[in-house]
Amino acid sequence: MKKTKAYRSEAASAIYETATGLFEAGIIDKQTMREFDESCLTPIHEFTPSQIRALREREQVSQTVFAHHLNISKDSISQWERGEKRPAGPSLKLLSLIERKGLASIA
Amino acid sequence: MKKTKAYRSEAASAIYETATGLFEAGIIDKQTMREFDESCLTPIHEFTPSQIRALREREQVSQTVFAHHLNISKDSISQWERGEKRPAGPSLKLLSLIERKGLASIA
DNA sequence: ACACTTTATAGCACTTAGTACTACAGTAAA
DNA sequence: TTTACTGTAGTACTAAGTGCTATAAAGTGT
Repeated sequence: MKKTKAYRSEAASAIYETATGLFEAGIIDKQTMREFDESCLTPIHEFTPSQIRALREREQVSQTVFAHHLNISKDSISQWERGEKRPAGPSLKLLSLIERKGLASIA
Repeated sequence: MKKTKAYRSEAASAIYETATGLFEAGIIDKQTMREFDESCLTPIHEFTPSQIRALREREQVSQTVFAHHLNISKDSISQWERGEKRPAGPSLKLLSLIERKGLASIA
């Protein structure tokens, strides 16, 4: 935890540096520090088939183009939207990013 | 392709809007337009085990924290770095994003 | 010295996501 | 009419990703 990382907002950055300081001063432990790190990540949740479709339609793209953005096959997108299969780990991360920041953010 | 999307640079945005105009005017076809869209995506390539480890170490995080960022298990990161398994579709997309824009960009 | 935590490797067995392919159908446009 | 884009639906396969346990090195604190 030596390097100061880049944060989106000034506030988040300031809070993080304060926490880092508290850690270095021994006031909070490594465990708490890691939990703090994790709390900074975009929250990830499951997506229903309709939510996935709504997300894609919000971005105005076809299943094929959406698939290209996720680096996945078009068949998979179709399967997600029909509830035949459900997106897993890394796919959920990408969907969450798109939901919060838009398709362009992972372009 | 009705909505104007957000682009990182002014230049890219301008070029894109010009292309959109050409498409709407019927000068370039939908196929060309989609290929243009795809050319805007971050290039994705395979990663060797050492490249993955180097990438993680560049970001100064443990396998566990790295795993949290990718929404994947720590075991998988270890397997990638030892060449026991290789990251697939969506995982490669995330690794490419980290490589080009840093860990914070997918936080 | 001691215990404790973090870090990472290594093996195992298992589940299922993701792929690739085909065929089919509705819509729109040339 | 024909061509292209879109999405559904079926099949079958591969291997990614999970979860578990055990092990060990290195650092931390007491």
